[in-house]
Amino acid sequence: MNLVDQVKEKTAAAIKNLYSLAVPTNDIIATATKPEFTGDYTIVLFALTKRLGKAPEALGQELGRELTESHKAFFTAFNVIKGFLNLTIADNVALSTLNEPADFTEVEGSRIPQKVMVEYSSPNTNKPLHLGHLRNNFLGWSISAILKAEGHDVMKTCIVNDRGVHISKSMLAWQRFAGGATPESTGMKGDHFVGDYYVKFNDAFKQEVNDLVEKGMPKEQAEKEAPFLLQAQQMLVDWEQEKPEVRNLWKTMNAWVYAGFDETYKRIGTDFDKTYYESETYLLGRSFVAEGLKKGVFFKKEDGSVWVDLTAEGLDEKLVLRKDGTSVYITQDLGLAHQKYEAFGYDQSIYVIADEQNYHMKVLKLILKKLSMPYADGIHHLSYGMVELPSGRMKSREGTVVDADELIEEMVRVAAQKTTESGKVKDFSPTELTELYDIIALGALKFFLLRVDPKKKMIFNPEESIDFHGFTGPFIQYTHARIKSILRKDTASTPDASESPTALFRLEKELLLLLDQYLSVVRQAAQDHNPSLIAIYSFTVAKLYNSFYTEHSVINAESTEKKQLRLRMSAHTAEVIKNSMQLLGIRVPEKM
RNA sequence: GGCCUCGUAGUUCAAGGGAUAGAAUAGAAGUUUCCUAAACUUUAGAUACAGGUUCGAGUCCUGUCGAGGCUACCA
Repeated sequence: MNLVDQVKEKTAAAIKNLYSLAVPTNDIIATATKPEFTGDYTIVLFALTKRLGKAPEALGQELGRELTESHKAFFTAFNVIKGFLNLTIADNVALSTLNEPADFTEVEGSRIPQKVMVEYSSPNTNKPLHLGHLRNNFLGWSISAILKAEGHDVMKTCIVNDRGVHISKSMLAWQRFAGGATPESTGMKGDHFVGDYYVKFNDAFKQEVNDLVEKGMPKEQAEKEAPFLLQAQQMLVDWEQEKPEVRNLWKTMNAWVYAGFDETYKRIGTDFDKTYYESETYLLGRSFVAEGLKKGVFFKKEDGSVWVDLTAEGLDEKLVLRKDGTSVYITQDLGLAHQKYEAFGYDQSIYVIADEQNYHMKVLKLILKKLSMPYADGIHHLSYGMVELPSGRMKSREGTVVDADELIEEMVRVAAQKTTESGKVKDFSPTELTELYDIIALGALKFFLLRVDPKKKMIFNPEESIDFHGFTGPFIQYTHARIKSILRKDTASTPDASESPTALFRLEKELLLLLDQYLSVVRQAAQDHNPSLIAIYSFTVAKLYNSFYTEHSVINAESTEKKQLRLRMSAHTAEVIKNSMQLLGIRVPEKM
């Protein structure tokens, strides 16, 4: 058990001894003491004063005395300032936390393991992945890693949007403009190749609309009746009727896209245990409509369309089946949720989807609840904010979308340039260099996108993201590499945690107490599905280490004991950095 | 119009109702005989506005102003 929890528990026990009142451990507010006050942990007393009918000052004194007397080996001192009781932890207690390296796979007291399904990425097969997908992928992958570290049984899934009129558009444009060209013949990456034809469709479509408008047709009508669009709609009908030539083209072009996606996923380190295809699931959910009608949750209008009334929940009426009997988005999702449950029997199903779909996800969960589905409560929407550029929101129509592959290439280029400038990699082989640049570039990108609270929208500044100073991935990677270098050079005196030094430095203890809180931070991150906590925390650890190192190396020379201490600190910090970066999907190099 | 987010240093982000609102970056001034200077130290700078709730509010409630999203028989 980590120190904060021990402090809380001891405080609860002390209150029981003194006042015969049982206070739940969770109701005790204990935080790290602010640096400007003496002590390590602080109990906030105001919350307790009402229950106990005592003044804060008196309560603090009594509680402090009781704690220091009954746990002499644990607490060495206390002081009360206003309504705050500051407690000092014994040095050797703090030191003992150093002897237990942070191992996230063995989190003591973690909750009961659950089966958790995480759905993320959700690409369309008519366009390559962009910056928004990157935030989605990193979040989905990272929370999966955190949940796994917590001991849960996690299944990573992806739903590919592989059908619909937008797919037909790129197919049609390929037929008209490609002249038989393929990714192989042009040497292009498949997803970019197909994406280009989607753009070509829109260009041609716009041209047609313009022509029609010039001939005197109103713009609105022209946008509905442009021949190219009508052809695309017809192609979707043909696809649904499974016409062989359409299906074959569809298969071929999707295969090109998948090859491209696979390359990108591999590059960014994202993977899935199971992939669902919308072409295989879009007919699901119709059985829900029948069941909903039977249960009286849905109702049918005169035209034959089926609806669910959510006005009592403060929402609108929502369509679940069109009058022509075909299903809509929400119906498909109902079916998919059910299919996932039948396949995996999840306790929780997490959907990593942008916050523009908050309403949709709310409706989905609500309908499943109304239908009394046992898995409805386990559905959780990890809603993340959109990634915007300094110039505003990315818009594909205006060509301001940041392409994922291009961005990664640019990051690699800058990483290479900065690393070369530093002149520290002269003994690296070309293969090692390529790998190093990849590690740095992706580390920078992942850290930049994960360090922000997921639910908030964020601004992606290309220049700032490739800055290797400050609150960035490369800073942490560099710290790790430096530590490793220090440890390599000092193999003679292997760090030995059992040899306690007689004196602890202020900064060392600070770092130790910080490390102690690590497991609870990870636990909280898992609970909140929030990797940003880990990013922030690992930066703090690296920063404190650097500061510690700079200060104490100066006074180090005369004492082998201090050297021993420093080495142990280094080894432990490196371990913590490595572990936390793993949870974010960021690799740390031994040298850089 | 209705519903939902969000407004914190010049900028990008923090702060489970708790102490004097933290970092990073940009600005100013410093630090290499011991450590990989991609580092470290010092310094200046912010809760949109107006009320309310209480021992205590950036955080909760109400209103105003501002930004974004949703409100498709598209997915």
